[in-house]
Amino acid sequence: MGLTKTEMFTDKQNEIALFSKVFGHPARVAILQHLFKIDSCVCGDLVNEIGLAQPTISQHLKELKHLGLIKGNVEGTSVCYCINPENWTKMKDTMLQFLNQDVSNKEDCC
Amino acid sequence: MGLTKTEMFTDKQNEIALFSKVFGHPARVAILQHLFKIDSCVCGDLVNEIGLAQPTISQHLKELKHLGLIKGNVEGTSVCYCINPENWTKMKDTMLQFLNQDVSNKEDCC
DNA sequence: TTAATTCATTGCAATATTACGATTAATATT
DNA sequence: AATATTAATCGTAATATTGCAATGAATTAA
Repeated sequence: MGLTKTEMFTDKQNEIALFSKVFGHPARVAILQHLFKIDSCVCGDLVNEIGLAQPTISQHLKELKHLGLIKGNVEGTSVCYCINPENWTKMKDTMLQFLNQDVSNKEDCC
Repeated sequence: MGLTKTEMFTDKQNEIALFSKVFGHPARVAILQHLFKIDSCVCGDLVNEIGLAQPTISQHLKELKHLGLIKGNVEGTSVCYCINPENWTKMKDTMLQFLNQDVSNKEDCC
């Protein structure tokens, strides 16, 4: 059907899925990596840095902003984007709980 | 267009996106968490555990298997699924590199 | 052999995502 | 004011994803 049944899962599971979903596109991964690499904030150079059209980048930025992973500040005609460190850390904690599940006793199963 | 332009990104960026994409659905998160929780392997109880139809679960398992995160062993009429610990660890390393980017100098930007 | 069980596959409908041209909104420059 | 610059939004086309009923394949039980 194309409609994810979020109501049958826990809040945590849905949260992990939402964060993962936003990382599920290489353009958004690239945007975030670039924002980390460039210490100072970056505006629409992302359009040049990544090879996608301006509306496409703008759309990806919107999703990242919606999840709180980046902040955007208007500076004249351009907009300065950067990582939101608090929310990045919170996201990381959630994801690490999921990724760090104990793998040690899974060796001889199946 | 709906067609992700993977060729304009690095292998690493695409890899991160692929792993993230598979975690981008709560059913797959729930399946993985259940496989971690149940030390011994689990077969089609996943259909009961999670509330989705058998073909749907089967499809999610297929994607997890395709990325190498789980293994499946036929045992009679049922199939036993479990975490693939080696690949899980490899995936974790890749994801951690991405998640652990330094956030410390992002405080006063924008 | 026949029936039952378990799971994969197929086919399809509904919805979501990706990408971009065209346009709009906001500010800056002249 | 008129123009330029930058980025958001709208509209739309192409493709992907999700979910399940129906079916098929493989094994086991009778």
